[in-house]
Amino acid sequence: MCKVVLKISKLPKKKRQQHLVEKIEHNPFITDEELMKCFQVSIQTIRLDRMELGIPELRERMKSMAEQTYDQVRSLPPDEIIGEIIDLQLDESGISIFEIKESHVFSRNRIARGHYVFAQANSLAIAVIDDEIALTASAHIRFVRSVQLGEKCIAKASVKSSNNEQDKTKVEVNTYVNDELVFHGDFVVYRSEDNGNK
Amino acid sequence: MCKVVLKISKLPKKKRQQHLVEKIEHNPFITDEELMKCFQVSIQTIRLDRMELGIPELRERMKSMAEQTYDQVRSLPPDEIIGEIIDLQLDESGISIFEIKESHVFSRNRIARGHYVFAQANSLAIAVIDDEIALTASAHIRFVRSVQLGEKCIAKASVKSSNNEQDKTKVEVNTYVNDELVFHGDFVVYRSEDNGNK
DNA sequence: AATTCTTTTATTACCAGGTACTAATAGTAA
DNA sequence: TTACTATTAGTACCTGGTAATAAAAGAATT
Repeated sequence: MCKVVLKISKLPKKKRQQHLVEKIEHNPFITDEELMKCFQVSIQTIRLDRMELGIPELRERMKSMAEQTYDQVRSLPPDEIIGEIIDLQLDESGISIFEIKESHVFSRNRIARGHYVFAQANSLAIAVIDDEIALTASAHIRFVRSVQLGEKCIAKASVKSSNNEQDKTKVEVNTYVNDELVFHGDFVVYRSEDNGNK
Repeated sequence: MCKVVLKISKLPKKKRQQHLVEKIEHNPFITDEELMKCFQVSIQTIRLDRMELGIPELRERMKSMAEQTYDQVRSLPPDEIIGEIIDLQLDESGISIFEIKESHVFSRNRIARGHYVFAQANSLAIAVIDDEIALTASAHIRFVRSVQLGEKCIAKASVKSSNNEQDKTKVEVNTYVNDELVFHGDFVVYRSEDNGNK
């Protein structure tokens, strides 16, 4: 938890406060009691330090982090599909929308990082396959033009008949911003009944 | 906060518990006391309900939400490169490491979502280009085998001589888990001095 | 009507992780 | 010695609970 530091002489106030900031930054879930043991000072000293540094108590720290998550969850399901699927005909076609936010762009030029555009298309290609589990096998993709901050990407997927091979399906995804093509991808997706671990 | 419901007769237990779940889902920051006022029952009833439904107390709810945020921040800097670059020879080669965490996999089978593996490769392909700004133009990718939760992906990029065209560079990326190839990608990357907005 | 069972409420003791305030003590500089 | 800063100690109080026990209210069954 807290590195055992041989502490012949206690740190001076300023140093301690510096380290305190770092410690809490590094592990926001630390209690005053744990901090007190780290620095070998009384709990009051820790609290005085927090006061001076304007660091809120553990519960307040957790609360504000939780609020962050909550806001994020509301706006962008972090774990699931990238982009919001607004239409889905299984094994036929699908449409998803994904708006490029601050966190998706290079800060220097506000152009979307390629992998977000890819992720939207990839998620959609997987979602459109009507199978217990589907995995991307390969893809051929082209970034037709760069996507800017604030633009809404509309990805349209259509499943191409899985001709010869039974377990592989071709899915074509085109992504548009205002009817202008920005991304094209040809995906080959595995569909496997047996949970397909290779 | 809590809709004022005319409450001639109190809800039966089952209904109340149903509504309780919804209420907490809709606003995880609600206290038992607020809930008690919503349902016009005693605070003990609310707590019995929470127990039966397996809903943890407010502070625990906040804590686990906060942990989510924190884990996300740690594992996936939303803004930056995906994967940690550990070696980089500009315009020549690069290596990055990326460990597959809970948030990167399908929950059903713990297989990594393709776009994370792609994102690592894509980030590396961009990073290896020694230019003010580089963008992925197109890519041909193959997911050789699925990557499991916990596995460490080592992506190796090598820049292929940008032969004919000045502004496009080919970058080959191979990703390995324990020396086993899991992903291959041929990227074509734009390098543009003039900040290349098309 | 009496009995049993479920549901609800009340009460009390206790907990973590604090805030807020007062006071005492230690160490150091003028 | 005095003055000042830094630290420690102690107490009361807070929120939002858990845990456990008991009593009361309501409904269903015999």
